[in-house]
Parts: sequence; C-alpha cells; structure tokens
Amino acid sequence: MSFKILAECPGTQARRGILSTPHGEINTPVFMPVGTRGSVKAMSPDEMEKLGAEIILGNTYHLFLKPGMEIMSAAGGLHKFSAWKHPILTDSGGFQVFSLSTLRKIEQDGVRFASHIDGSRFFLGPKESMQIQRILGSDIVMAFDECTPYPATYEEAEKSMKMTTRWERISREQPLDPGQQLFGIIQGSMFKDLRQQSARELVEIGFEGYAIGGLSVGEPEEMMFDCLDWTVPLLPKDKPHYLMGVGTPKQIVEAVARGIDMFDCVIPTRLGRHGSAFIADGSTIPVKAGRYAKDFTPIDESCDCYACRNFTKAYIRHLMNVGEILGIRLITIHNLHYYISLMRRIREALDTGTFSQFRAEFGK
RNA sequence: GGUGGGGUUCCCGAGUGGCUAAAGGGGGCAGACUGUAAAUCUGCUGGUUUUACCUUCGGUGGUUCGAAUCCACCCCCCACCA
Repeated sequence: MSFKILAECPGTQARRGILSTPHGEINTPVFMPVGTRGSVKAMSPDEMEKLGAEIILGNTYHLFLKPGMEIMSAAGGLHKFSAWKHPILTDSGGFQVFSLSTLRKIEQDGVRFASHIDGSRFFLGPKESMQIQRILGSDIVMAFDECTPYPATYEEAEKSMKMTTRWERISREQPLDPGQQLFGIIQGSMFKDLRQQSARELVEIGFEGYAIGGLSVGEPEEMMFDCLDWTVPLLPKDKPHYLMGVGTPKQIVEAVARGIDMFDCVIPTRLGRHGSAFIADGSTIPVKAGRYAKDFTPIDESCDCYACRNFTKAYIRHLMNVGEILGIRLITIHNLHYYISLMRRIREALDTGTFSQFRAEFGK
C-alpha cells in the first residue's frame, strides 16, 4: 500500500494521510506547486524545499515540445534534468486539449495539436502521453483525458466523458516504470449521472489514485462542490483523491472536507507574478497597486515567510513597478508559503481532531 | 550676430483649416487570473450638472462661419556657421 491514512475527521470526509513514492513521502492533504516546463516559475528547487514543498507538477505537453523527448531521455528524466529530488506529478496533456482548444483537433485515438510555440503539428494520445511520462520519470503519472469545456450540453459531456474513459483504459494498459503510479481522471461536466458513471468505470479499471478533473473551468463554485459530493464517496477510501487545478484557499479547505487529499493550482505562482499576494483570511491584496506606495509594513504581519520577515509592501510594490525580478520572486515565495502552510495547518487540525473547527473558522 | 529646425494634453511624440479632447508609445490608475500559449491580458487616463457644454496644442493679437493647424509680432529651446 503506497497510501496510508493516519487520521480521519469525525465530522467530515477529510483524511490525513501519507503517500509513498520512489522519491519520498508526501503528507496529505497536500498542495502541489505547478512547474509546467520543469520549473516552478521564479523558484529554485532549493527554495521550494525551504518552503516545504513535497511534490511539484510538470507537464507532458510542454516538456514534449521543449526540450523534447530526446533531450529528456538523454538527461535521464525530469528529476535529474531539473535537480528536483522529491516527488513529481506530471499532467498528461489533457488540460491542453481544453486550454489550447483553438490549436487542436480531437480524433479517435488522441489529439492532433499545432504547437503553440511554432505551429508544428504533432499527435498526443493516451499511448504517447504514457510513453512521454515514462521517460520523464514522474512518480505520479496522469491518465490522458479531455478536460471538458464548460458549459457543455449533456450530449457533449457524455461524449467527452466516454472518450476520456476509453483513453484512460488505454493509458492503464501502457507500460510504466516500476514505482510509477497512474491516476485516473473523472470527467462528466456538471451532470451527476455522468460524473458517477465516470467514477465507477475508472474504479473498475483500477488506478493508484483518482483525480477529479474538468472543474474550475468557469462553473459556479457550488457546482464544483456538488461534483465532489457526487463522486468522492464512490472512490476507494484507501487511494488518494486529487482535485485537479483547484483552487482558492477556501475552495481547498472545503474540498478537503469532502475527502480530497491532493491539490494543484497555478494561482499562487501566477498571481505572484501578476502582483497579488494572499493575506491571512485567504483573500488577496494587489501589492503592485499605488495605494501601497508608502506602506512600509509587510504583506502580512502574521506571516513568517522570507518576504514578510524582511520586506515592506512599499519596497515590493516598487520592485513590481520597475519590473525587477525580485518583486515577482518575493510575492511568489509569499504565496507559495501561504498555500503550503495552509495545508500544514489543515493537516495539524486533522492530526488533533479539530478540522471541523478549523473549517468553520476559515470560512468566516 | 547669421542660417536652419523646433515649442502639442503627466512625459515622448503624430497631427498643417471643420471628420480633433487631439493617433501611437510611455507612465499612472483600476481590474482579471483556478491540471500555466500568462513576469500576461483587459479597461480607463483634461473638467463638469457626461448622447451636451467648458477648458487645452509657447504668448499676444489677427484672418475665417470655423484655427493646434493660416498671418503678424514676441518669448524660449536645439543644431550648424561666425
């Protein structure tokens, strides 16, 4: 068993666990910073370690395009190439089927893409995605899916979900290296029966973990929680549950309460580069805004990250204002610290049986 | 002292009689961002009682139904020549 549950919340579906991988253990619930192209933007592996990141993401689509598999193979995989010693989860390229919808055509066995970099044509399907992720050497491999666009009609959602299931079955059949775990991804848009059908079929195929995809694509927040309520109870309890691409701090706390163990999201890093920083209550402040020009206090008085211990909003705003890289780095450090320590607080609450209380407090 | 070029809205800079409150940048301000085509993108940027009126293109005075645009004089800046 690579996933061990250490504690369960009596009042909610939340669990505290440890996921074992060839590159180390991951304490769940966990937030996984996104490092699409082999780097968490603006951060060094050393800094990620210091922030307490236990696992980061990489992306099949992007790494396949650049540097390409010949180099990735010669480099000996993504861990060696990027000097990240800890676990890596790679997304399959399924999200790019969604986000690059104007640059691709879906076919029976996969997707024909025109590279967003130079327009060159290539094909990515479950077989290709598994082969690439095997070479990348990720600890957790994601099955190839289509992140269904929202809104979708029932017919569109059903067609997309069925195709995803077929692709995931093929993904499962592909060879991976010893230790590599494969996660399936539930789709079905916002339809209860499709979501549940997707979950049941994936459980039947059998994966080392189960992800819920196709959320946070523009639907109302309540719908996202509905989808979790419909599907998580159908998943094996002894396998990790991963909510893909989510989300805001409050969404994460709510999803943990619904039995989610793993999260990834570009929000902390992207907002950091764009000048917004998280504060204690989970909301953000626009540090680059003119109103902070003479604010000589840290982003968050109660935060003990490197940025808040040493720098003022006025200084960071100035850096952002003149385009100095350090501004971006400091807010990214702060935001990642916020997310990672949020997860630490959630785990502590689960360890001490106080999660329901934590959740109620956080929601205020 | 001479010759040539120029002074435009916060800045740079286009505009040489009505379609001009004035292109385009920059700067400023605000907003967006959820498995990263994103250190990106969008909007606003003279004033007000906002489908209209007022003020603004170095200054003053003129020509004209109408001037940032034409004329006269003045002030200032730049280059070259003496």
